[in-house]
Amino acid sequence: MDTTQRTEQQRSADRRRRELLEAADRVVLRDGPGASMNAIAAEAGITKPILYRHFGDKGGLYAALAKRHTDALLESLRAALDAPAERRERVEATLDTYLAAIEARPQVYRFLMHPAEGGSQNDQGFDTGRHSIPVLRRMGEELAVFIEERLDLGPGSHQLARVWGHGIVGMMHAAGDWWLGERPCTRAELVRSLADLLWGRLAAAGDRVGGPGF
Amino acid sequence: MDTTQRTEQQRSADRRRRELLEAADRVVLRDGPGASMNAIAAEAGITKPILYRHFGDKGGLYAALAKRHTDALLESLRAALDAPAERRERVEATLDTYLAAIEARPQVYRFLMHPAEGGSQNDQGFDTGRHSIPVLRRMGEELAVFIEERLDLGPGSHQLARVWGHGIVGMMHAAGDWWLGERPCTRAELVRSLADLLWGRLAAAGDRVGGPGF
DNA sequence: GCTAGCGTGTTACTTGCGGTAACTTCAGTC
DNA sequence: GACTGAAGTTACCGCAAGTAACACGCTAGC
Repeated sequence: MDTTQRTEQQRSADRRRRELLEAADRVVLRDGPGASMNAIAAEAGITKPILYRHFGDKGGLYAALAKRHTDALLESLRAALDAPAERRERVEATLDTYLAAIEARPQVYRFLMHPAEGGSQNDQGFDTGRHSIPVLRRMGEELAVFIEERLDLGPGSHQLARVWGHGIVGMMHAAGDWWLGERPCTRAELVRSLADLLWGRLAAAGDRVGGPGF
Repeated sequence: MDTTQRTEQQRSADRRRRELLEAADRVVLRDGPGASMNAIAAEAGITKPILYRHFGDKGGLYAALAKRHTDALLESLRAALDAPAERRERVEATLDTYLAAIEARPQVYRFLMHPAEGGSQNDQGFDTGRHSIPVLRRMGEELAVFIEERLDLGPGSHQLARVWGHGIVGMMHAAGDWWLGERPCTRAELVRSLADLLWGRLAAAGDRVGGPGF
């Protein structure tokens, strides 16, 4: 049989693919999300058509690259979410993990979240062409599953968990994006503020004196 | 003096600009966010350089177009937020207003939120090139101001209001985006679920029996 | 040993975009 | 009637994604 042969080839192709992805990673980290296929190919020491043979099109390369980082990020988030501690502590730890990740590697973050920004003169996007920011969808979906598994939400818990999963992820994302751009406070303060929001402080706050209320 | 003259010209230029924007609007509504400058020019019955004279570059056209829709949306949101009712009711009305808007005109929504999706064969983005999704930033900032004005949040209220503003907008956006794609429930259900989240039901929920808690 | 395949790589090209330079045309002014 | 300046045109540049067609190297069968 040619199984060993095919396995051999498969292994070789996989290795090559990993090398290419690492090269692409370096370029994206250096040039931002506007990195061109030519630049990536050059970094990998080859030329464009090979990239296309491996990844189909730019979206394929984007997806493969995004999956690596997303998997890693989700792994840390799961760990934070699963730690043995009070719920509030774990929520804060999860928020902090996410924010620490985007703080530590903003270039990666920008690539994942704002694929079509373009640092060069032209703004050719690095979009997958299909879903909108798959990272967020995946995170939302995972969080939804987690919530539904762990929390007793009464009837309609499935829908509720999904809404909350996507909503919380969106909250985290938007606040993080804004924070990363303006750095108006420390990470710990941001985490605390967001957790306060999730803990219902919005509903509990009093009206401002003299104002028409809210 | 030439004031009247200049005013005359200014008026004419403004009218033309509005016409061009309306043409651009039609094209974006028809072709999605991937609309090309050529297509827009053709729809307006002219050629590219004129667009460039009026809007500088594609980002300028994007910004002008986005501003129109954003202004309109913000106006409705302000109205919902300012209505005379209980806080919870107003929050729900605001969420519902936003969701109704994106539901009614998904093409506009996609243009504003996912400018780089590309309906044609090529995925040239329609990005402004600078900030990420300015609509969300504006909404977050406005909501922050509103919260700070109306709510008594104690010390650090300024930071807190800003974090909450961006966080809530992000929550609304992400949940809305997901909902618009999958339509897993009615709008009213979604509104209720999100309001529940903001009202601290996450913190109040009990652990699921038999699970490790959350 | 020689040739048939197949995977890896190349050069050179097409298409389509954003953006611009240089020319033309036409309204109103002295 | 010549002059100015805005509106509009054609024709082009640069650059990116993506592709076709060709060239090398390796293993397999005769």
